[in-house]
Amino acid sequence: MTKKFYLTTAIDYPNSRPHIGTAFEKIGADVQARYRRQEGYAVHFLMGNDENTVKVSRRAEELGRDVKEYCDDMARQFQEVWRALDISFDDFIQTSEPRHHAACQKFIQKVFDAGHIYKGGYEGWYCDGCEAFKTDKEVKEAGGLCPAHLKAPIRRTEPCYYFALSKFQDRLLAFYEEHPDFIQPESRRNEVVTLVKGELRDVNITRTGETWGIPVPFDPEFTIYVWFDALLNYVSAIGYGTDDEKFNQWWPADVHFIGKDITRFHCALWPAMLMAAELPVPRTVFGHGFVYIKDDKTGTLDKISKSLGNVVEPMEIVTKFSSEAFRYYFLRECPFPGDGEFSWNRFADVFNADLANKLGNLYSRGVTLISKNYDSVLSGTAGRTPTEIEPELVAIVKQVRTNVEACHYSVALEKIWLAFTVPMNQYLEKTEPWKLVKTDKDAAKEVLFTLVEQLRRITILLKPFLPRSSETIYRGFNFAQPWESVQYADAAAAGKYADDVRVTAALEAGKVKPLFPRIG
RNA sequence: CCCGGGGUGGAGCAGUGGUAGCUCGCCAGGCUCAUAACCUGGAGGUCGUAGGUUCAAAUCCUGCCCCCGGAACCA
Repeated sequence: MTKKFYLTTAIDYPNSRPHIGTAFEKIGADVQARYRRQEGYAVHFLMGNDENTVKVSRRAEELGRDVKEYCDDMARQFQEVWRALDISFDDFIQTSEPRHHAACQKFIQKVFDAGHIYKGGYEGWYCDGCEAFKTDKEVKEAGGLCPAHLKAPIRRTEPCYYFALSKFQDRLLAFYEEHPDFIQPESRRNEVVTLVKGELRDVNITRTGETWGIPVPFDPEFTIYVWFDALLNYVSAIGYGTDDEKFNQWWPADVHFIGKDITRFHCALWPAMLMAAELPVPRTVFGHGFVYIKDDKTGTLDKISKSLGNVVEPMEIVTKFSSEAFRYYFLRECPFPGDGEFSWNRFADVFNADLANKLGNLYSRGVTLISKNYDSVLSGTAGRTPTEIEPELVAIVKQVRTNVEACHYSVALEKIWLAFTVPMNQYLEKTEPWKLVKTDKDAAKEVLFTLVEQLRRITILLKPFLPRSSETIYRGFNFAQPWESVQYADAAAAGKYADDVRVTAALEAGKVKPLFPRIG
């Protein structure tokens, strides 16, 4: 039986376009999705937008647009960006969709019937200008004023419904104990456990006086508020309340990819909600790090922020360079579990060093040497095994695999370069096939055969990371195995050479077009 | 004040007990098949700090200093 793998990313607020930080999360999730598919899992990869928020309806109002129409347009724009980055999502949910509404209503009703929701009151700082409550922190930081309207908020109480989160304290702690891998990476674990051990307050899950949002079925004056709505996208998208068969096929999720800032909601509130509804809890939650922007001129490091004016849009990089360049930079330079930096200078350095100078150049060298000296065919290589230059091959592939599965992408990529790309360049330097071809053509052929074999391995390992370039390189030769079916195990085994190695890439004057043209 | 994370050569990062490692940058050589790419060698770190445990600590323990983040719409 095929193993299933259900993974999700956080849903985004569509009140502004995605930036490189949000893209970082999607790329990390995408590598996992592609890797699992490659390894034979039945994969379902969900992404989406979080639309039932006051900010979104306000933003649409500001623009004089219908809220739903605005959301649909933004959803289209988001997906356009994700597709440009080759994010291989299987489904994209908008929380304004009927399927999500239906699921939320069923879910909240079930939890209400089970006695985990009660009516109470919410007291806080209310700003008339915003027609919304402000957090204590917001008010405090603005010197006792509403940060948007710069006027004093008033103390106001309104009725609302609470989810009895505090009742789940013991069950949550027991759950963390039994499932030590639930919270990833390990370093986030303490934070959540400490938090849950401390004061766990019941959460307000409704609003009143809003027309945009999901009505509470047992009291339609109210709409479902924030997290109680947003988190449910993970179940509503796969048919909770609307398609039991599909739901049972995929739930529970194998991993939720989220930003480290919302770890607590996914690791405390979400499992408690599921327990309340008597549903299984996800296997893991992965809280990835953040990307900070480094200013090349001043050297200062800042959070990505509109007000600082340092937002870099993914499309800017994709258009100037390529989606592969974008993916590689963030996957190699920013450790997925931890924080990383982006700067244009660093981007150019990494691109040139790893992609242009090492990998791309190696491919060019191989193709040119074979096409010029052997008329693109290494005759007599059919059915043979090339010379091995990586004695630890099986162990290396295993390490790469382990790191990919643990989402330590930067480590995995470093290993691939150190174990294959760099040694291959050294091997060429030692054997000098461009000289050898004049004195011992068969020996030189053997070196190039080895080079092709190394490229085959690199592309297979790189397939989840750089889906396009790895395919281009692979298809540059006549490998017997279809690209669609290659797996990591194939990288650890000798290639199957049914026919003599042949260069099948398109050539111009015996050369391939550079895969990664140098920057600068 | 409290909680969590972190402080490793110029920059960015690995490294949880046993000769301090990777990438970029820098200096000097080599090579010329290749995208002026590639290869070799070198300079550069008392691993925030003060103690402690140990035959042995970046790695474990304690104090202190500094940076980042910290519950309601912020990836």
